[in-house]
Amino acid sequence: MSADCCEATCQSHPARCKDCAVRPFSVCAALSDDELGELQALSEPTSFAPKSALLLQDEPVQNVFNITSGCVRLSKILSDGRRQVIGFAIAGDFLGLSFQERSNFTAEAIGPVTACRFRKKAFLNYLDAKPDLVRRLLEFSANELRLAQEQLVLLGRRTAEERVASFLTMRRARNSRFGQQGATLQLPMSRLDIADYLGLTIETVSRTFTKMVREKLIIIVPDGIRFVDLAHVGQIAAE
Amino acid sequence: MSADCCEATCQSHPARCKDCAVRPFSVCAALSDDELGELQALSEPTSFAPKSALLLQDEPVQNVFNITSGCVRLSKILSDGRRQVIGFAIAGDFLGLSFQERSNFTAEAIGPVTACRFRKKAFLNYLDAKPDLVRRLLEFSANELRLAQEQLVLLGRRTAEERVASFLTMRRARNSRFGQQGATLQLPMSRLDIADYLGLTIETVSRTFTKMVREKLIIIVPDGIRFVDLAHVGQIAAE
DNA sequence: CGTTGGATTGAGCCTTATCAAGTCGAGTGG
DNA sequence: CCACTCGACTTGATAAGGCTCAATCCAACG
Repeated sequence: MSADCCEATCQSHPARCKDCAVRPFSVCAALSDDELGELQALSEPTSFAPKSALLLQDEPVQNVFNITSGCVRLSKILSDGRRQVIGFAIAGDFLGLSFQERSNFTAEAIGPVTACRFRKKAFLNYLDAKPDLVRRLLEFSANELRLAQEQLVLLGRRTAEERVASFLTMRRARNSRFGQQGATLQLPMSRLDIADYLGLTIETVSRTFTKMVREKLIIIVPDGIRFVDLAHVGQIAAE
Repeated sequence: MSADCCEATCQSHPARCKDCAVRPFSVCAALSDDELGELQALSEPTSFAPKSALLLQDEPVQNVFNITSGCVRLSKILSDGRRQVIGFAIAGDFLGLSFQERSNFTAEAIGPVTACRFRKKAFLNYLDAKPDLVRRLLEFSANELRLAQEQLVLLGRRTAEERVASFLTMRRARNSRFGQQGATLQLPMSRLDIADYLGLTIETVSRTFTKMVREKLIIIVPDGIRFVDLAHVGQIAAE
């Protein structure tokens, strides 16, 4: 009836989710093929245009999503307009799992995004019958918490240069899920998004990139960067 | 055989956990009385002296804990000594649930602390048989994630005064679990702990407290503060 | 009564923010 | 094909919020 949940992430093997490169990282990995079928019956493949919203801060959460392609920006806004980007969700990530009536953040597509949409209520009901899936979600949530705690250290205690270096190496590590391990790192988000993610201004991010170029650590390319001295960037990030 | 898990938090009603003020906030709330008995068989009531460690960053996690009294400081340290406090755990909070081999942070008792200790392995096994408990842990974890995301905004985008005001009101809200709603707020942690939690220095925290006293927002009392103009403090925190 | 550790206060500085101008590339229309 | 606009990014000059370093206060305690 509807398109695949995990399978949709895997353009090259649409027929078999368990062969899909994304499935092991998705919450669906806990499910048997039969269960996957059940879950797919609950899901609706959905596309989002660039800049469209999947979730809006303080608005009721109707749906939960499993991202299948593209990059989603998660952000929180203060009443006076200051913005903090709290994360970027990519294929395999799960959105909307807060058990809160209203969303704590806004989720917006950066470029084109595809996702499996579930009615929140139906999904929660399904969870009651699928302890393995709950367990998997718990592990996913615990991992998200761990990442958020890393980000607390970054925002609370690191310098601008460390933040940028850390951002670049983390993005690289995250992409390694999909075998993208080359020296080129795609950065679909804008400088402003990066600044708001790192608790800096756009000017400081720009200056720091420029500095890293001058020091021959990276090269700036269209929509991304190339690592020239990955080890050194990693060293700055690690500190 | 062992003392109670949730009941231990409730000095006044040691016999019945379901009458206990803490249980509804603890992961144990999902369990029947029978199950609670089973869980207690897995647990060991443990006391920690001030400044002793429950978990050490980068060390293997042998135990998980359900805090029953006292205040535990969770912190991460960079190689050069910079420290970020990522949270304070109090009665009802659950520690060590990261599914990682090694702990991502250090957990230290601030004053005397009591907790239910579980062997991690035994606890994880028990989880497999208790989906309701897993579900409860998922909700707990999702809530922790939400709090961490709030903290990201605080660290990334708020001023020193907003951070301190926010800290005070959040502490107050957290204590409200236990009916502590008066104008006096106990602060068991040191100024240095507060500074490392808020991404500031001890001097800035001290100066900000002093400023708030001058402006008649709070009064500093031994081991805590008293709110004089709670509404105004809340307003600064909300912004 | 001296010591000790936590907290406060002060002076000066530094990193990053702010404000402002300029560059670059893509898209648009005459 | 070129002038124009627009948005994203970069660069420069200056300002400020919070940090660093240092002195002092204060209460607890031997």
